[in-house]
Amino acid sequence: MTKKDVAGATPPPRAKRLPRAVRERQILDAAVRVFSERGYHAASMDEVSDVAGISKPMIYAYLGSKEELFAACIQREATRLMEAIGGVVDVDLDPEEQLWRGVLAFFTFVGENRDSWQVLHRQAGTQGAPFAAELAEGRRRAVAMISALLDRAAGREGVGAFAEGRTEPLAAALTGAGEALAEWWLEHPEESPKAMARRLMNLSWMGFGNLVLGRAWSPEKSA
Amino acid sequence: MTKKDVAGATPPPRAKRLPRAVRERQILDAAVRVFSERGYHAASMDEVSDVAGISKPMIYAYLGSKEELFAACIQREATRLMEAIGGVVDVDLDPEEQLWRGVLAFFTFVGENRDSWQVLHRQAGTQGAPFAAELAEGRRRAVAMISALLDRAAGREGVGAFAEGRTEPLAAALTGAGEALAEWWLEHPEESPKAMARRLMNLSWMGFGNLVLGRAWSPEKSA
Amino acid sequence: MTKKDVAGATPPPRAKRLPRAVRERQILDAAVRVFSERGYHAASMDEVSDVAGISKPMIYAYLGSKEELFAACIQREATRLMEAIGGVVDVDLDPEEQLWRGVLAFFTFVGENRDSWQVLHRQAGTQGAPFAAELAEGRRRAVAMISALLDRAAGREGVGAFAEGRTEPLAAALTGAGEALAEWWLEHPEESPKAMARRLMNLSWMGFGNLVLGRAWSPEKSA
Amino acid sequence: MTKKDVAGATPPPRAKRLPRAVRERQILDAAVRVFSERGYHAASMDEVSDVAGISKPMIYAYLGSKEELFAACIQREATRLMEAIGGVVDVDLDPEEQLWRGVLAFFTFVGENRDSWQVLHRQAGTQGAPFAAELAEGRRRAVAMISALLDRAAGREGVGAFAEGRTEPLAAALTGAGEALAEWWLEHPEESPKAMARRLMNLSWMGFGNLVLGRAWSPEKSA
DNA sequence: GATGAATGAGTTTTCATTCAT
DNA sequence: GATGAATGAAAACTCATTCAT
Repeated sequence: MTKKDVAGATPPPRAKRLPRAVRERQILDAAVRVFSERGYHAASMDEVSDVAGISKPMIYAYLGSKEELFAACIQREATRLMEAIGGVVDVDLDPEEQLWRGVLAFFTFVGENRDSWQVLHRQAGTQGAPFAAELAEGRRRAVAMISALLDRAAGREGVGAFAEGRTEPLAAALTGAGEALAEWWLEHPEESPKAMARRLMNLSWMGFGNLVLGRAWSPEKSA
Repeated sequence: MTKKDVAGATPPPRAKRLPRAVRERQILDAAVRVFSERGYHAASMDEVSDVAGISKPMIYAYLGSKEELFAACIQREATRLMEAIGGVVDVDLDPEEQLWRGVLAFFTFVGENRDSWQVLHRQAGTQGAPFAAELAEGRRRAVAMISALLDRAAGREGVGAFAEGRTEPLAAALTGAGEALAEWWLEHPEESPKAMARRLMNLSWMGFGNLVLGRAWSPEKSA
Repeated sequence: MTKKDVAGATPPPRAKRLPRAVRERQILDAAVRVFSERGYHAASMDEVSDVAGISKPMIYAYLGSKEELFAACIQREATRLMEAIGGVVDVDLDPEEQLWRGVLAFFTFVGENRDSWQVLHRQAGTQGAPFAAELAEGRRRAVAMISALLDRAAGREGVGAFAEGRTEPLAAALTGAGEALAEWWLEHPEESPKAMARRLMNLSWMGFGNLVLGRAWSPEKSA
Repeated sequence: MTKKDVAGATPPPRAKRLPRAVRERQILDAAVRVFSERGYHAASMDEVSDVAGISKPMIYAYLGSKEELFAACIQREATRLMEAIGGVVDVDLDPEEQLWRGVLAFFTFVGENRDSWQVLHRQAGTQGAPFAAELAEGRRRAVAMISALLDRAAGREGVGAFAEGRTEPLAAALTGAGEALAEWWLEHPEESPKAMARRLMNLSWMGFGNLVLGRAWSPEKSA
């Protein structure tokens, strides 16, 4: 396992006496970078401290232990992601349109925040019990959003509850498909967020049943 | 981070002087358990050795370094999974039926081999370069299988390539959805493999577009 | 192999929070002691840490790996030895006188720095490639010094190059003889540095050919 | 530290049921190779066993512990060297001629038995107390031989004891010079044993005092 | 006689965490 | 408030040595 530097943005030039909030943000930024690059266990507090340009004792004073620091990262990034998606969804819109917007917002966010996404997707889920709380909370919010959307959609069509009364596992499955596509995207960076979003709509809205008949999904139909 | 034992099956009662093949299997069994429980980094060779009831030097002698041991786990479990699915798929069948059988075999395997699944799903993908080879190979086989299936299905309908010519990201998305459902399943163990498989078919074959109109997927239609 | 402590000088009374430079010196002192006593391989970082009265993490932080630590020892001690000899040699002097001074300085240093000498002589040459650089550099400087001296001597006598044009292997042989005498000295500590130096002059300046005829070397003649 | 194989002579093709004496020789041959290549500590019994083509339990049964095995190597090789030198020295000859023959025999042996020499010179002296016995014994024999030679020479000249009554440290110095030259030879393999021997005679018989005056030693004068 | 199987004990090295300044 | 100095604890890996077959 190579150990090339987590380089990039030069460490903020150790300005002294910054207000606590600023320091905390610097630390979290660095931590997300490092956790994303190395993974939770392989990341060292030393490297976080280096990248942040802030000494370790400060990190411990402000954000607590490594575990707490990681939890804070998850929480912040999950919130950012949820806000990005929540911002484009409008309850008054057509469910299909809403889903499209949400999915597009998701891929846009992932495209612009690789590190955040890596931490949320690859690290948070992998590190066992300690972070279950933060992760579960984030996932719960996401699933609830989609779930509600599906329920409203079904209601609007007069169909009532579908999917054996549980939209929630389907919502989970949708996020899983989204994560897998995002993963695939990493190795095919030439694709646009829109193309990726369309792929997910094809699977999730049309289903293979339609696809194999030549019926694909496109934003134009919905818009 | 708590450190409760990876207990359970009593360690094989230290039978002495067993042939190498047997020991290797015992070691791999233990390693899958421990990696699954703790994750790659947090797992210690000491614990693997304890759980296996075999001293560390033997582990190193037979399976090599921690990295190699992990790779061996991935390879073995991936092969088992692929065989479980490959065993029920029959190329002469209807694609829809094939997908259903494959998906059902998947959830059946996951239900019966939680640890294998955890290692493959949660750990293998997360640990960076060293295991890319093993993982990529496994994933490639899986995706190829689904991809081929979709291609054949489209061909049979006379539609030719669909999904912008790439079935592969869709296959990836399908596995992602499967993984997420398997994950959800862990917290809802009362569900049957069949119910889980039906959920995945609903999403992937029908799509939300149908579901919100009250049209769901069921094995009967297909069988 | 017995494992009696490398005791002796009481470990510096764990003064807390010393500046880095001081700690580094303490560590090197201890390392020279231990490497000298045990040999490179048999020496353990634990023992170095014990003798230095400094925890292992500090050693690694300041001096790097065992290999780097050993290299640092060689370098420091080689430099000290070279300085001890270089300090008494004066290019304007008679070559014979210069050699005498250098040889005397050598035995004086060895007498006062047994450990340094052990590390340089017994360990550095034995441990293969990794330390070739440090050692070769030291040896090169030593041999160059003697070699130059012989060349000047020959030049002064109008003889031009002698010894088949290569003084360098002879210089090496001289150091070898010096090392062997130093070794012998360890078991005959009652001898003075001066007596040892005279022995080496007898061999190297007079040669056995003279010695067997009763012609010996003495500092008076030269001075 | 690289770990390329100690290759070369193919391991004797595991013939079964060989007489003990043969096995012991095979083991010692392998051990000398490995100790020479790796050094005492870095050498592993596993590698000795591999190179010898004999299982470890046999090695322990025949030659005892690693320490004892090493001691046996030293003893055997030291004896071989002493016999090589002793074989050409003839007490009735001129001392100068004797020395020349002995020195030539020494370099001839070293040239033909690099491994033996490495073990004796580089390893034996370096590994601390345990092997002092074997080594000291060997050295004692060598020094005694030279010492006696010098004494006889002095006696023949009617000079009586010289060198402050101790020829023994001078003999030690001579061997040291020889070792250093042998070492230098490793990096200049184009030189012949004879050339090396002449170098040592120049230093030890003539001394620098003569050399700088243009008087060198040559076998012809002596023969 | 000969060996594959087995391990206790130790080695180097790293890391999260905390004082003392 | 901020940090260089310091460490206890653990992890990966190796080795000399010995049984049981």
